Amino acid sequence: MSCQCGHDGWTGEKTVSKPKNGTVAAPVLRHHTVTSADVAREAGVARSTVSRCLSGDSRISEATRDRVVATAERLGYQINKIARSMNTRKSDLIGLVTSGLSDPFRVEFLDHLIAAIQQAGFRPLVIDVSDPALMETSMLNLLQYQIAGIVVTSGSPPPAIGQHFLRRDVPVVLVNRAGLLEGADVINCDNIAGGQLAAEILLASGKRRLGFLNMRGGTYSGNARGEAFVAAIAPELASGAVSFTPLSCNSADYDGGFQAGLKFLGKENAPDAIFCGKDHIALGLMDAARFELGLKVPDDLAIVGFDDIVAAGQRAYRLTTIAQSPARLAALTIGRLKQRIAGEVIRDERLILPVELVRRETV
Amino acid sequence: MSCQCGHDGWTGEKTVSKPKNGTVAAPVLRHHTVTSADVAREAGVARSTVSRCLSGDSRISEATRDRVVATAERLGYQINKIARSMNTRKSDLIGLVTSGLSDPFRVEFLDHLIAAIQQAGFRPLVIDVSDPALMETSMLNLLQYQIAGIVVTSGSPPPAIGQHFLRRDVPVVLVNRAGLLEGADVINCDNIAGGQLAAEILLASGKRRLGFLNMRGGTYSGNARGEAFVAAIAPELASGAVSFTPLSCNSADYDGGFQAGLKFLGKENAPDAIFCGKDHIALGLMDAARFELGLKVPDDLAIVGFDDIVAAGQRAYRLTTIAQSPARLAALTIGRLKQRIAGEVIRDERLILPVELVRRETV
DNA sequence: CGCACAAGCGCACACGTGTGCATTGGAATC
DNA sequence: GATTCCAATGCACACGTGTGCGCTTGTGCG
Repeated sequence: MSCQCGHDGWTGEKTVSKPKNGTVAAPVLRHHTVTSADVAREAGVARSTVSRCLSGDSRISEATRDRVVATAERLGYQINKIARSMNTRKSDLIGLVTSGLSDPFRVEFLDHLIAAIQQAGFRPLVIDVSDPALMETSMLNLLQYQIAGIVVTSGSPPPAIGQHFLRRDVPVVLVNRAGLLEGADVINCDNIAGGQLAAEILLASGKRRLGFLNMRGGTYSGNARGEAFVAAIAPELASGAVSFTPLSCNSADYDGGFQAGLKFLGKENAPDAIFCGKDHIALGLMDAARFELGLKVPDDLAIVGFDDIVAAGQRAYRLTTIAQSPARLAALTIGRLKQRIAGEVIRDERLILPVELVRRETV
Repeated sequence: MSCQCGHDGWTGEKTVSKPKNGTVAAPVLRHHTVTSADVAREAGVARSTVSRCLSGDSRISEATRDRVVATAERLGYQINKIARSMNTRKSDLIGLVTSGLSDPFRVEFLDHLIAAIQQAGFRPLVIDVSDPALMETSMLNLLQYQIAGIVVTSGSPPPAIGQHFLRRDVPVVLVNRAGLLEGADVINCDNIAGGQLAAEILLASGKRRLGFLNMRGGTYSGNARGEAFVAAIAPELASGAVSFTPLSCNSADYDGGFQAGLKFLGKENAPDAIFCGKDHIALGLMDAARFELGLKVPDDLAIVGFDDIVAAGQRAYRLTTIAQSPARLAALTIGRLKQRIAGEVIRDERLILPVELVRRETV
């Protein structure tokens, strides 16, 4: 429609193309993408030979291969991966299910993941599921692209959805999610150990009024961390050596932590040691405490975060936190996908990555 | 190879499928994706009718459409967009050229852009060009996916590359880049006005030793901001009322700014008012000044940033800065792409988005 | 010189969809 | 009741690539 001259003119030219002798016909430039047929004609071979040359088939002589490759280069040939996928019924796209880029740790993880995906010869196709109601639809829609695999970094996919991916041999990896999805690999950092480490360092600091701050309603990871924390302080709690208060904020970000600080701190018997479900919350809490309420950190209030995002190490915060490694998370994710895409049959696994206490200046 | 039972079994079943009478044959589940042919057979119509139903062709009766849609739903049919693209020679993918996710402003912009792309019915296909040498190859590789458009948010594409996209009617938008690409739309924030605003507020603050800090070698945006800054202070500079020092750091991020602070500040005659090419640098500079050198901000050192990233507004920084709107940038980008993809012929344009001074506490 | 064998190459089909055009069925008009 | 017309639907081709199978060409040996 937008191209009056394109295809018709060209096929016409093709079927009528008698003038094989004489000067080589000037390449028809008009709107037409160079296909393997063009390369074949130009190099004087069959189209199938072009395909085999470019895919490194061993049955092709080196001379022919060189000639074809050179011709392809000269014509600016770009293989049509859509057509290839049509044939092979698989693309080299990997679906990335996320929800926005406002969570700093997730961004760091995606940064590594995108690099790793590309490094492995695939391409990331991002879908945003900020609206949880659209999760199922969005994930299924990814199947429309014949994706090679899918990584879920946000949201809780409906468990039954896994079958659709299993049936099509599309591997699924859930990262830092609950492992409810049938047939999916699940990779988590060690939330349990993280909660314990946080408990240990806060108990050792001598604080007595402990708290755990996380988003209202919680998330899988956050809840796991909080439960481990509570379990770890259970003896001291039972003996009355310390008290514990669960705290919640309205959003899992800086502002959520900041508002929670204004709300819960500065009162009589307010907690003097708070473990936050994630660093971003901790930073907001810390700023509210220091700048709005005049509390000294860590003297009046000790804070432990989780994730070790870049900002946590900045001089303005120096947050003590539990570090998980986005690089290792990404490497493991893509490694797992590659195995399954290559056809290896491995059983679903629940992988746990170690975490590490990073001592800075907030405890 | 990984599917012994799949295709062969199914086509066999198809060619032999006599049993049209009697009970409806149980759907063959094995490894086989549901195609429009399956829906057609199940609904008792032709495949072309299925296609027309799902694409909203008006020539289809409502009764037929409802039946087909219901059947498709029941079978879990997902259209194969690869096959559709094969036919239409266009996909609904939009290439996003970026380099990592470590630049906070770019992340904010991408966040809005990805949402806008999805909202407009497209899908973002991300490529990372952290290695500038691979820029041309990577951009051309995007053509293999028959993308509908491309947005460049990082790097400097070789000018000649534009022709490849033009020839295939693939619109290109450059965001906050030099406008060197033939046939591309270019969208920039108003770097000139930004530089001027920074100059005005710093001059008005009474500081006398001005500086501009940016990454060594500079970037298109950074240089434009710096030049506008210098031009705006030219009169005072000429009259000797103020001095000016260009400063550079090794990386365009927090650490670059931090290291630059250690290097340039705290000395005799060090600048007492610095305009930074971007907020992220400014935050590092600010922390070095406050926490390492004991300078008071803004008393000993005034700082103006650029971008107004989220962190700049946090209580620990309260950075005075020049704000550009990632949301408007994204909206404009996708709007421009949509027009061109829809076939509208509009002339290349160089769009400038307004910036705004955000007064906080560092001047 | 004739034959066997192997390597290199081309033919033709398949992948799943959109769409121009022919065909069918029914309704309306004379 | 016959004819015309329109709406609804089916047929068949095209999109660009991968690949099994058969054909051609060249080489070595008897």
